[in-house]
Amino acid sequence: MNVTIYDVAREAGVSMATVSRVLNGTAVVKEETRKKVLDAIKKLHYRPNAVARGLASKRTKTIGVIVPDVSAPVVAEMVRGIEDIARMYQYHIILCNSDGQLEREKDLIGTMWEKQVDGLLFMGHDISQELVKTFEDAQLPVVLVNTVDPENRIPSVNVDNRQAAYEATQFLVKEGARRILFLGGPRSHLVLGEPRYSGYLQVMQEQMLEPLLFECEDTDYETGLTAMKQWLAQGKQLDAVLAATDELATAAMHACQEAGYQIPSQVKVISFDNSRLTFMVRPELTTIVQPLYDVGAVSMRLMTKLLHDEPVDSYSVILPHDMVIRQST
Amino acid sequence: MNVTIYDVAREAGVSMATVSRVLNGTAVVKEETRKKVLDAIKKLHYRPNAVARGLASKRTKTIGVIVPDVSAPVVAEMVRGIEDIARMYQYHIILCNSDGQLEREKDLIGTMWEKQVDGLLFMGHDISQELVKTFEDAQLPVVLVNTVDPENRIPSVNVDNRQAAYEATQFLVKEGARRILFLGGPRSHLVLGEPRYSGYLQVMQEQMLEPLLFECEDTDYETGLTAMKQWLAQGKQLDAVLAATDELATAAMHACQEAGYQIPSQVKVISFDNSRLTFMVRPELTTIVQPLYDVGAVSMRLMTKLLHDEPVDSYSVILPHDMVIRQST
DNA sequence: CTGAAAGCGCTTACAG
DNA sequence: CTGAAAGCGCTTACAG
Repeated sequence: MNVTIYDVAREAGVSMATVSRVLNGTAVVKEETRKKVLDAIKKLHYRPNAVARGLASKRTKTIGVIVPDVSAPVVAEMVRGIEDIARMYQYHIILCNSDGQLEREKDLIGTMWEKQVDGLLFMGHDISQELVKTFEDAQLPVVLVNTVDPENRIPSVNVDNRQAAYEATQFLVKEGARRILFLGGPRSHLVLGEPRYSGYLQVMQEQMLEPLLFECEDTDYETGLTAMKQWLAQGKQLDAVLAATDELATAAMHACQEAGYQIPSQVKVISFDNSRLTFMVRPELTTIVQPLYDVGAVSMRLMTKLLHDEPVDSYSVILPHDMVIRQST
Repeated sequence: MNVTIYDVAREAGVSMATVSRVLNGTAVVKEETRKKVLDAIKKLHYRPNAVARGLASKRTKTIGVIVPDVSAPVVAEMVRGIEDIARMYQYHIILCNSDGQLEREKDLIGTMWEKQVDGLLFMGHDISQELVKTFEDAQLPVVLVNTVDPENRIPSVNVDNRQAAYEATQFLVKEGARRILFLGGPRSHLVLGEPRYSGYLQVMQEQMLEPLLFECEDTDYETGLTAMKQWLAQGKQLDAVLAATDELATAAMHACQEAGYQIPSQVKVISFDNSRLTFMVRPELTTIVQPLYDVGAVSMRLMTKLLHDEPVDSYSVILPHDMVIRQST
């Protein structure tokens, strides 16, 4: 048998209620009683059972975190931000991977409910009506992490991807580039697809330049390499590439180099994310900085506000992005 | 109010015990009764409360996962392996970062106990006596993930780092290298420190070659770049570098290239980990493959065996490593 | 400031 | 094959 709050109460000569009070600070307890309880706790090496507490209080101090895939560095970085802030507020996180599949996402939301999490941090590619309905059914506070709800029905923390792409493209134009290729991820991806496309597109239209789009099915290096080679094989001329991720950008650089282009003198490259990759490739990548850790941290902070009924400035937080200029431009 | 097992029982005209039985399959239930219960569950949209279940059954179906830092790609990869297998066996994971600090690790083990996790997957750099004691106090099944307990007191899943380093060094010798530098992480690190050092050292001694060791305080690119430049500044000649991580190896390549060495013709480089970095740098890195995902997956599988009293072949699993030869050798 | 008691929503012997 | 009842270890009105 393990030591319970009952044992502590007996040892200290008080009631369980009193032990609970000193444990949780939920009511004033006479200093003397308090000390007796604390001594008993120490003596018995008592540790409260969080499951029992969760059942009784209906708060588990646990947050469900659903991500497409933790093994993606970009995701892992945000998860770290989430966990750091969670700990700060005495929460734990249950982490699940959805692979971005709707069925799995819905299933996970259900099991998160079963686990009685206090709230849900959700990362995904697309917030469909069906998903919103599932969130509602679960009756859980939800914060979208680096995930946009086009209709803003759900609190979220994001970066302005459209604006970032706009600025990056404008930078390329200022540097003299005219034939600028956008090497993008799946357009349906509401974070790194459409918004980045459209920011790029706007500059091209404003500048009366011909948009050159290549939509990759995925955002990894291998996909990018194939895509870029394919594009180059068409024999079109090129001044610059704006790539939707660091891996795509790296692939673009390599494909261009292989095709005989000098970077940055002949072709300039800008990427998104500012992952560690950007300074480990040659030339080092100029890149849009996404404050990924902060996106995770702010999401979790927003969650604590929702949970504790603290005032919230904005339910759709946009974190500032930045651009780091390195050797590829 | 939420719908509980009591509501289902009433709706189906049976007892709560019976509902529990069809829910958990813990006893044979007449098909007809079973159907009534299932219908009631569906009708009421009933979902069992896992917290109550956890309290009553003393099994939470939750595993605590303590890692130094999820945002390290190597770690994230293992966590993904863990979570996949956990899901397969209907477990969830609570993820925590320790930053490899003993105090935090001990603290986390305690809170994991409070959360009543069924078991603990632990990743760290060093398994001290104090930590072992904390594990014992928590009375939880523990599996070490990519973490060695020098005295083998705790079940673990690892790769034979010593052997891997031995083979890599031997490969370099066969390729004609004589002056081989080992660019290592902190020697105190029981996974990527000492074992890799010693495998390297053994070959050098067998071959009567002078060992050239450089111990970095960390294993990241920046540290490696500084270290390697410092080493090269001594003006010593070099045929090859064996680096303890992909980032260190990348740094070594860049420092050598900057110093005018051709890779691989003048200096060969081999790294550890086979992360995505290895094929995104030029030249692509020859590397020791660590089956990281599998290390995580097998650890979790071992945990389920411990939890369900399944027979276990070995409590210290060693997974096979491999070597991928690319352009850097 | 403190205690007695009900209750959180399940599981699990026990009995039949 | 099924039910009644105790119990898991806490919290929380309620009362004083």
